[in-house]
Amino acid sequence: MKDGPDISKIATLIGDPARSNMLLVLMDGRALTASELASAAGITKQTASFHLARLLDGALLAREIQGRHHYFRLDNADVGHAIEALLGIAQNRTGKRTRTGPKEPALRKARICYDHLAGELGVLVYDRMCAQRWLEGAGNETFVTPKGWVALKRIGITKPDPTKSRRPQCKTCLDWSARRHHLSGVMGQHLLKQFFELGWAQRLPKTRIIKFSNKGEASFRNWLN
Amino acid sequence: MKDGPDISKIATLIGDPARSNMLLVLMDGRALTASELASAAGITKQTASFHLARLLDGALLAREIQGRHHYFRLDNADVGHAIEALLGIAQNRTGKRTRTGPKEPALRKARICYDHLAGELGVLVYDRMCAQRWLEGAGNETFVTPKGWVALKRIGITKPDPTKSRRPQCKTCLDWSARRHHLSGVMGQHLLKQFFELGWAQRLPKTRIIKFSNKGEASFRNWLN
DNA sequence: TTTATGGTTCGACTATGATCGAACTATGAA
DNA sequence: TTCATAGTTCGATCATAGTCGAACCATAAA
Repeated sequence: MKDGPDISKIATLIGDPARSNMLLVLMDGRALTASELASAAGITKQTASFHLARLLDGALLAREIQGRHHYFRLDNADVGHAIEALLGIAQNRTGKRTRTGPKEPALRKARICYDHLAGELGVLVYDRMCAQRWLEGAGNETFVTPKGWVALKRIGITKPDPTKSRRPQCKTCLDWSARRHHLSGVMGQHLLKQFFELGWAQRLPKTRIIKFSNKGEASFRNWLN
Repeated sequence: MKDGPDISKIATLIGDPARSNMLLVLMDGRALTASELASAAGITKQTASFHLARLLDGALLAREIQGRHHYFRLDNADVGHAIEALLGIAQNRTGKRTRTGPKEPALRKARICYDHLAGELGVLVYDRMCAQRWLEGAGNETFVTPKGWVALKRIGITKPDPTKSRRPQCKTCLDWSARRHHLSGVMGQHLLKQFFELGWAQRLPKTRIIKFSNKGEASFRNWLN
């Protein structure tokens, strides 16, 4: 009677079509920007912002601000669990079964995350670079070591003039599908661009999938040892 | 985009405070009447009827009409599962833990279901009466056998004048907590009344719990062999 | 039959909340 | 600095949906 568990408030949050569409898109674990979510839900930026604020307030989503991009993801596993339970009722009602898209594994392996590499291979880059002391520090205070610059030069990335920009070159970004961090920021952007220019990988149109060729992935893994 | 899984419709159904209150009350598995649900949710009969129709349409509730009483219960386990998942988010948000009431086991053992005995002991009555051929038939076509009337007479229930009423004396009622049928209808009502008059059991005030005394339960089980 | 009660339907009122145009803020690039 | 873009805030509009009074239907008891 009084307040109790606010089940109705949470259900109301999920109940709006625009919001449920956003949540469903996020069900695969990705973190998407507000604009991406807006187009996924078929609404304007303003409306999306309105809804995202409510979802944040209700602790259904978490926001990670990286530059001018605001990434939204499901706040915790409980949220995903509840949505799956609701999906269970819905599919029981229609008799249909959910079929997971065939592109899902490819997305988890390598995908573009705004401008850098995410997924298993993205996490691999970060792990290997840290393990070999090419990177030091953590979070937004991550720097490339001299040893790292040597390695980067091998694939054509040169150390920029330190007088031009004092901004940190590296940032880390939590990778939902792997639950670990990968490299983003300017360095992440440069790395991905270089993978493309080296012909190691290309982006599949209309999706976020990054497809490494067999030869490209071999060179990629070789570079990281 | 088009229709997809109607997760938002289902969430909207749960999202209304009146409806979520009803659903929460039904979470223990009982089947309650529209009026009981109305008072539980703090709304009028008309409003409750409006909401219950929507919950029926959405297949969240099932209705079983017995006489002028309409009993509502959760339609299937998936519904309960989804509500529990939503409760999980809600309690995580406030940091509180749900504590299952201590009255829960007592409710499952024996409770009043409108006017007759439900719960484990209610199911036991029906099972034993069927097993000993005191009852024949099923559903709303259940009748007391001659052998049954002998047994009933032992606890003071006599066969009514068959000319007075041609209505079936017995009905069965699905017991949610046990997932099996128990005896309702006029016979169920008479039986429970007799249990009270014999001093075997009494009703705990303010709850639906029926408390059998140790001696009463022994006599009860003895009567049923 | 009459009377009482449980439940639904109808109609009108009301409030909440979703939506978008427009203006504003913040970050990044040149 | 200026320009472009991502995101939020404000304000006004509009529709949906919850609410209850009143009337109606169905069942049961007397």
